[in-house]
Amino acid sequence: NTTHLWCLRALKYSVPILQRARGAGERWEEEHYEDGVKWRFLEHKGPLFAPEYEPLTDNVRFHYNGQPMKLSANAEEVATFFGKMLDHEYTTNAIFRANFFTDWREVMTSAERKLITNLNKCDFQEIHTYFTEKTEAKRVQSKEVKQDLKMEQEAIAQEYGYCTMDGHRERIANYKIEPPGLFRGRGSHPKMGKLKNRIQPEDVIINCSRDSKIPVPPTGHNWKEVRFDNKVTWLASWTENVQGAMKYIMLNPSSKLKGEKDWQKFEIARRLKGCVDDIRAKYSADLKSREMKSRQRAVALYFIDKLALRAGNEKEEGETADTVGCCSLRVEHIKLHNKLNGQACVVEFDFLGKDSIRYYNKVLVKKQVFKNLKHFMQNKDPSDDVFDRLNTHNLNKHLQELMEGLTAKVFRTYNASITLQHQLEQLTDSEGSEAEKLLSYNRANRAVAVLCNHQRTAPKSFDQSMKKIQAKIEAKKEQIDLTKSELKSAKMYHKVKKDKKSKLVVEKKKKMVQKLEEQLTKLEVQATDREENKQIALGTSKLNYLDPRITVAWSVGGWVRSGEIKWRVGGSESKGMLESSSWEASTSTDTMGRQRERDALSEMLSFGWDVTPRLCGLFWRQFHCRPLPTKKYTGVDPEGVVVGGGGGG
DNA sequence: GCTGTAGACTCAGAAAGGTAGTA
DNA sequence: CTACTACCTTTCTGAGTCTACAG
Repeated sequence: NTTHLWCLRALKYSVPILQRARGAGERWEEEHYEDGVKWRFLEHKGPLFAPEYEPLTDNVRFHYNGQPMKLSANAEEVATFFGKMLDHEYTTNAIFRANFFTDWREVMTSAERKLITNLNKCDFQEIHTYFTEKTEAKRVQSKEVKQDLKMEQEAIAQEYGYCTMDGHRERIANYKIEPPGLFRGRGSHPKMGKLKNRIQPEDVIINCSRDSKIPVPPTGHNWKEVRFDNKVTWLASWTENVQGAMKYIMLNPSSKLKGEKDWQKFEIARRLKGCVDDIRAKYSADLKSREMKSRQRAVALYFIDKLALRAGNEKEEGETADTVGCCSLRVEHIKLHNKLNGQACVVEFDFLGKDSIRYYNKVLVKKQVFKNLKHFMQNKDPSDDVFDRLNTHNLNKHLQELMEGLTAKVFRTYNASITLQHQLEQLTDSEGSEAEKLLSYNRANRAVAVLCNHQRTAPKSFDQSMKKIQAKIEAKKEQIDLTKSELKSAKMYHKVKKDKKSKLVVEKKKKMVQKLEEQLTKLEVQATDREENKQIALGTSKLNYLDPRITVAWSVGGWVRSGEIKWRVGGSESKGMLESSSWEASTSTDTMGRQRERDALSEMLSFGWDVTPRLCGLFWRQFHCRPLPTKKYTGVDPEGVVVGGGGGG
């Protein structure tokens, strides 16, 4: 049921502390900060550190070369990291094992190091069993105990999980410091298995306001530094030891800060929509530029625009998995086909992109693009860059000149969102059932996920669950046949009897058939949806690439159900009207469409909030197609505002 | 200008967690 | 009613993008 609003998770987490008295129609405009300033006031409790290591009891033994041995506390802790992962594929990977063993030996005592020289002789089985049993014990404990534990966690979250930023109580995304463990890189990462050290307060930089209550470090400890930098958004940071990367504690996406940025992102994408034709004309012309750099840039832009490739920064060789994006494509990643299956100028891509997800695609390209590629790849080794005169820096600099705020990734956002809109227009049948409309939405969403190459490994039980739903469909069909024949005999009986009672039976059977047939289509649609979604991940595009306004326009703008719609906020229902205003209809300057959207939001958000762009951003971001609220996510937030939750599927 | 690097922020899929439907 | 399990959401943290700044 896509036409109900229910999920205002954002409200649950971002609560204005300084409620302003505002009259009807008065806009809430918070002052704009000067360039680069992100906040005026920031107060928080500091991060929550990982619980200390609890040594194993003597009955859980590590064996070396068949002999049980008690490890020193440090060595034992690191051993448990490996032991816990025993049924994971990582522990069979040679690089993982080698890195782990090297780092493990470093924390051993010299005696241990002398003895333990071969990982193959190490037996972590008891450790593994111990933790498996522990998990199981946790799983089976009583409802009451689980509830208590949850309450405890909630209390901690209330203390550490929120901060105050400029008068708003904001939820923190990751208030917990990452616990020590073994580094799990994606793909074939040269550092996988290395030890991620335990972070101490002495490693952590705190960022807050000078006039706030400065977080107190755990007793006996000190912070690395306390700074008061309001040009950045993070609350705390540290440097991670495996890659030397910085880690940050930042706000939840529901926060004003993140929501506003998110909103801005879609506004930039919409601005691109306004000038994308010019930009396309420009790079198409540049395909024939006399300057090599411009030609390469033009081809790269063509790919970024047409295929939604990522920019492709250079990476330090040997430090990370070997993955590429557009600018870092190598000759070995591209095959040129003068003719393929009757088509001319086909480019075959095969490379590993972000997270080592494979990108494989055969694409029909412009003749000039093909010619250029041939030229770029001439006399080069497979490991040479295709675009040797190009990098993301000068590409983005060029884009910046074409449109303010334009970078390579904006094309991804733009093309994702415009694809959703076009697909929705094409696929939605206004006469279809809700299940069919939901399928249309998911198909449109899927087109975007395919464009952005968002993949997932098929769920373990996929085939099984597919069989199950097929069985259900068969059962339903049988049931329909049965009911139909019952209807037939009821009709015959009625012909003879011609009384009220027999007529009633006919009606009843008729209704039953109808109902069953509805259930059948719903199941069939569900099965189709699931099958098509086997290896495609919709979440990332839904969350990060699709302008929620398009979904709102689709779901309430008459495509799904025209006329009056009911908005559900918490327990109370209010009614609102909203006219269609897709990306096409609304522009960056405030149109009537936007105003109506705001009005509708205003209705929904009848908690004394003004509907600022930010709020729209917050709420829309959360607005996916999902059914009515169920009890499970309905809660009361700290300020006593009842918030409905979204659940189900 | 160009290059290299640190820093800060968005976006990514896997894994964990939790609930509702089902046996 | 309870245990199981399928399925969806949230959490986690790694992997990108992009900018600022130094030499």
